[in-house]
Amino acid sequence: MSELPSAYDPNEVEGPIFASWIDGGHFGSRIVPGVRPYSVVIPPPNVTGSLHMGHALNNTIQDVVVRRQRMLGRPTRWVVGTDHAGIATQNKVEQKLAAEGKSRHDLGRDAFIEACWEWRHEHGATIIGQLKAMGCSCDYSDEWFTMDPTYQAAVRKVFVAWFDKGLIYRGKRIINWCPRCTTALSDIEVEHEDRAGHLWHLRYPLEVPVGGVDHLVVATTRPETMLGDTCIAVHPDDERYRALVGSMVVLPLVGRRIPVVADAHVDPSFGSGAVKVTPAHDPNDFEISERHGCEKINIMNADATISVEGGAYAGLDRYEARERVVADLDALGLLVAVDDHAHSVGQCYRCQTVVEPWLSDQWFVDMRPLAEPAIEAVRDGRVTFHPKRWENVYFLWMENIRDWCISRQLWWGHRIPVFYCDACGWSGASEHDIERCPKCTSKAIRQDEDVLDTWFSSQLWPFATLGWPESDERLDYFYPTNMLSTARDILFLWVARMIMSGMYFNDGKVPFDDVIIHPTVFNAEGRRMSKSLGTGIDPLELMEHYGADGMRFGLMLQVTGNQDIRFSEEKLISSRNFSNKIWNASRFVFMNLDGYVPGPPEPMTVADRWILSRLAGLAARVGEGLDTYEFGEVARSLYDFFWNEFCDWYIELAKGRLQAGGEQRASVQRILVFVLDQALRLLHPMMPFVTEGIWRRLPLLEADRAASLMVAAWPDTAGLARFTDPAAERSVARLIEVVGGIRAVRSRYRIPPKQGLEAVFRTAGDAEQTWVTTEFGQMSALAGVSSFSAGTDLDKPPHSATVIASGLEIYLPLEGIVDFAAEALRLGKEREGLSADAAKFERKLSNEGFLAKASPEIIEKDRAKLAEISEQLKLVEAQLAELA
RNA sequence: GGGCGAUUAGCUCAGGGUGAGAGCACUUCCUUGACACGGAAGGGGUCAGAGGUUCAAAUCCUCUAUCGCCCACCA
Repeated sequence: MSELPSAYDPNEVEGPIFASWIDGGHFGSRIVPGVRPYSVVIPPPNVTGSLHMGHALNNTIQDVVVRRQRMLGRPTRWVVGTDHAGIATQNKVEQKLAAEGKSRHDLGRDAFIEACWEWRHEHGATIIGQLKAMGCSCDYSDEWFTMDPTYQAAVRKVFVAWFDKGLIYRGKRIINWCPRCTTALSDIEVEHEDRAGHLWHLRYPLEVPVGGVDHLVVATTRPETMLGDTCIAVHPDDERYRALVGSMVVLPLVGRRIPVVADAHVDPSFGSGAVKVTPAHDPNDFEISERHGCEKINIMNADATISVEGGAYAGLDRYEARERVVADLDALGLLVAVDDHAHSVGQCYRCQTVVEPWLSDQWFVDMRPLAEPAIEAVRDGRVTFHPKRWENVYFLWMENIRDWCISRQLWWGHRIPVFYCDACGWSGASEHDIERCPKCTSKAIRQDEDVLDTWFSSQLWPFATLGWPESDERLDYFYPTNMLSTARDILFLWVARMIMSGMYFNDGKVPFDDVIIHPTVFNAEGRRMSKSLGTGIDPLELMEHYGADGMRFGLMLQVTGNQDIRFSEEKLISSRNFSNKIWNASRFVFMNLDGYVPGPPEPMTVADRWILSRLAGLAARVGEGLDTYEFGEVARSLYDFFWNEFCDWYIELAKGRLQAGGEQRASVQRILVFVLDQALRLLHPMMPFVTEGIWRRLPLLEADRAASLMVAAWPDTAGLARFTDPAAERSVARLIEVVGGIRAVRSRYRIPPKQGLEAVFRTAGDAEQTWVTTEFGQMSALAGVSSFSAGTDLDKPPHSATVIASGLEIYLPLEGIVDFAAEALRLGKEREGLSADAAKFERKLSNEGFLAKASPEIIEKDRAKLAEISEQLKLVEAQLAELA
């Protein structure tokens, strides 16, 4: 029946099984009218990316949920695809060009975009192939890319809709500028990090002294920005400066006359209480300048060199300029002091370059009107986060949401669909390209140069991948999706925005019901996994060593409500071993199926009733755990049941009955096949390959068969509940304890496995006596007991070991098995040695001189040693007593 | 400044009011016809600290310490 090798080899098994799934068409999504579907969209990985541990975890979670729903009989749709990843992809392609000594400007916009598409075609399939290696059951026949033509249409539709509603506007504002990527970033694309820096105190002379005061001192962390100062602000209630408000300061190095203004934003207790205001390079200063009508002078170029507005410093890099400005002020005697000062520095989330707050013309989305219904949807439970505590994080951000800067000064991406007529000055947004001005019919029409933030298109993923804005039956059937699983770092960047846009464009229907925020995978040292730091672990390598199932299950074991995972490869080792255990337990069943006739399970023994009852409990726990996304608990339940109950006890018990033949054999075969079948179904979502590889060979009743385990029926929890049998569970728990106690005696006396033992049970009454003779009889072989007797009046035979288990007293006569003379002699000598040692330490520890003068560590060490010796002594004495 | 998470065996972590658990590591024994990626038996923990609630606290509450993460217009 079976020529299965004795070790499970994932590399041998996985490929053909995956191919068979594809060939069987089991991944495809079908619309089955009247049947409730289950749909999930994958968080689209960057097209430049390759699989990392975060993907491995996230996609295992999704696959577990999707496979289980598929087995429940629901039409499933797991959307797969990649994100065009504007900045990341543009950077990659620019790097490639740089290696050839070229820049994107050498190519020009069209050729550069062409090069990006080439990159996408060359590398875009990498990560999809890796998902396949993991066994992910996505619908690969319907792969999406966030720059597909239909997707582009969706993006334009959204832009124009919001533009027409006035929700998208253009404005000159302070934004975060990455001088290396030379683009604007949104607030949440900036990573803040505290850095050691300085606070420079600068003296600014007054044009005309006021009441004997001829200068002000201001403090700054970025002295080079003083070139763009256009006023000085003090708090209106600050007595020290009240008289100076309205007077003029002459800006050093520049010579500009700038006013002193009073503004409540200023904290009088910080620094000198007077603030230099640089409206074009600081958001707060911008606000102050707006309130007081001060000039806004941009002193920086796009590459963070000083602009012509910086006069003598023009052309210098921002850090060179800082040094020069400080040195020049110092030379003029205007540098009052320099303090050490740690402050937060913003960095580009794509290239880690320090960003500049920079005044420029950008496109924004007015988020407040969009946020309100999205807050309400979470508040009233239409969208539920798991774990729930993330909802507070969501609320906090959403309730304080700020306008979203969506324009990027890049070439790769969705070009902003706004057109300008140079002839008549008309401008407007359009879903389709415009050749002629709709107002003056001039052909002097040009499109906005900027592209949209990648996340602007990503936010449409749940419905754009269903064919929106075209009316599409898929949209009606599969939207809203059921679950979204993702890492916490894109909660704002992506999840919140999907809820907002999903509701806006789908009649208020939320894009998904449940949001799983899974733990972040850190390395063993607790540090972020990063390819560039060399602290990453490659999932593909893990799969080579442990199999896809080993990696998947190992990850699932580590998913708890915790927010971090310190990745533990040991869990993968146990999971790989678990695959092997499943494989071999199945081999055992196959090897014992000669003459098997399929049939429903009919329990004959307490062990049968026990394993079926345990199976019923397992199915209930697994179902419930998957419903509440408690993957770690589900994995542990599966592991414990299969290994510690089914393999360690049921299979061991089955061996004798398989040997016995006849009705016993037929019965146990059916239970074995039934339990294995059901267990494989429960295990399949987490370990799809090994379970599928075995399941197909199981000789099942016609009604239980399916083309593949992945489309076989999920165990019927309610139906299995009929096997629930607390009495059998209690009985077997007691048997396990009794057998364990007897085994412990065997182990203690080194009784060889083949040496049978006699067991004498002293029982408290008839019920117990019956239990021993009927139930223990079935298990006696597991304890190596060859004969046993039970009675209320049986005495302890001489030279017996005693086992006390579950209220039973069991004597094991060891006469003729253990050489008592020799054993007693050995133990006697051991006792003498131990006693002498103990006495020595006791003397030492009662010597007051020693206690007073020896170091505490030594005393502690000796005490511990004494305790250890006393313990050993007790054990030896107990053994001597047993032998007496 | 605000919020969240963590602190349990040598290591990595579950658990979450009434018997302190797993995997790995360690010790001893076992190549027995499923599996040495295995089996059996063991050793090992004041559950971060201090208070409180309770018949009962590792578990609930308060505070403290340490570590980590997120948010915030920290000139």
